[in-house]
Amino acid sequence: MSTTRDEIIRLAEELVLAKGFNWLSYSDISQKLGIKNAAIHYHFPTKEDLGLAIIERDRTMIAELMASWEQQHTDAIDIISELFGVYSSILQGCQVCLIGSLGTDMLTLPDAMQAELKKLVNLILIWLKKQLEKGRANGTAVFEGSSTTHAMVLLTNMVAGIQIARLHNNTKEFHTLTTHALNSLRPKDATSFPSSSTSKSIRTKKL
Amino acid sequence: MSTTRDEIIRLAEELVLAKGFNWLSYSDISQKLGIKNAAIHYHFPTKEDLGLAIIERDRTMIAELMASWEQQHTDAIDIISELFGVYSSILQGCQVCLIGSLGTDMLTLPDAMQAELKKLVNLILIWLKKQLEKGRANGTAVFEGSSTTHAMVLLTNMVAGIQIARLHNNTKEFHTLTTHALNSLRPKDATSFPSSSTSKSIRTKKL
DNA sequence: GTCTATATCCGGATAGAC
DNA sequence: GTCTATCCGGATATAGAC
Repeated sequence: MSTTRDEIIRLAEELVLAKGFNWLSYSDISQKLGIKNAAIHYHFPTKEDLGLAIIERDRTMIAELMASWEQQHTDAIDIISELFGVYSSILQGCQVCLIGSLGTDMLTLPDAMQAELKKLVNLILIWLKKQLEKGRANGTAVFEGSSTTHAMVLLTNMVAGIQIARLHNNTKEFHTLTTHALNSLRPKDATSFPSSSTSKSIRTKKL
Repeated sequence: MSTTRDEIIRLAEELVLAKGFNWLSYSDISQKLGIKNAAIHYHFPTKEDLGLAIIERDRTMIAELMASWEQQHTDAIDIISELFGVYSSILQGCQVCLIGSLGTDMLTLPDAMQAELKKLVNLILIWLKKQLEKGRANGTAVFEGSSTTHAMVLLTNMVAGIQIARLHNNTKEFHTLTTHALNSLRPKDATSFPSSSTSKSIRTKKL
């Protein structure tokens, strides 16, 4: 019901991805929403409550997206490319991802937030691992080593890639990195490199 | 001369790597150093001055290390492994690297600090690129694509790998990741995988 | 559910004595 | 070069009226 609550979470997340959780202030939110500080405290008594809501919302949204991608694609590279697209759109908003943002501030976060963050990381890692294994099974992905390790490789490419590309104010740098990561996964057939779904168009959907 | 100044920078960096620049306070430093708040302001009038000193010190130290590594090794994998070792020791102190720490808070930093941070990133990227190209030339490293892109791959592995491994409180996870990255670079001779310098011992030197 | 008002605390920073 | 004392702003959070 109360769309105010949702608006608060949405805006708060935006600010966290841009400037970090410890920089986020109740005043930032209330001013942009045209409400007062105390109104936020009604919905989220403490900042920890707000932080938890942000992570949980993020996890719910990404889980839904992942499920839909699995229905739309069979090629592992196409599926993983969708996740890269989400990161790409975050970068275009001059933000970094929630994992990176909260990850560096981790030791300053309440225990409950740390636990939620771990859940988010594991959701993505396990999903990536699953896609890699499916791809290896159906011949749409080729990689050395364990799927667990390669999932970490892909995740670190995204998490830090977005941080460094934002620093350089260079979205192309991120695109080159992710394209390389996907090409490395691509089976080397006779129909060589510039294959079907190499450079996907940039997504506009926000994570 | 004044060792106080150096102590301040050292401790401040320690706190930044652990908890982020915006969390760092003059009180944190002064208490642990047994001095007063105003004493720090004498050496570093503003927090920006202190932040700049931290980044510059980091850049100087890493540049010195890089130069010495190049003298000690000819094998590209051995050289890059040294850098991984530095990151490994940071992780063991339950910290993340300066690039990741300041990278996520970038938009909250003064312009001068952003510029210094970019210099640090480029120092490492260019150095990695150089080692990769030397390795490709002398046959000690094999990789697909451009050296620029692969340097980014290695850097993102380090920067985000340390963040995620700290979150999981699992240094082995980082070690697995970096070992995989080095193995991917290794030329596939007849003398197959478990070759000479695969898993280097963990370094104790702090970055 | 949102407001006004206020409490409390802590941040960075400065002035001037020593 | 370090101290004491102080200023000012902004942060989270609470109480109670509407």
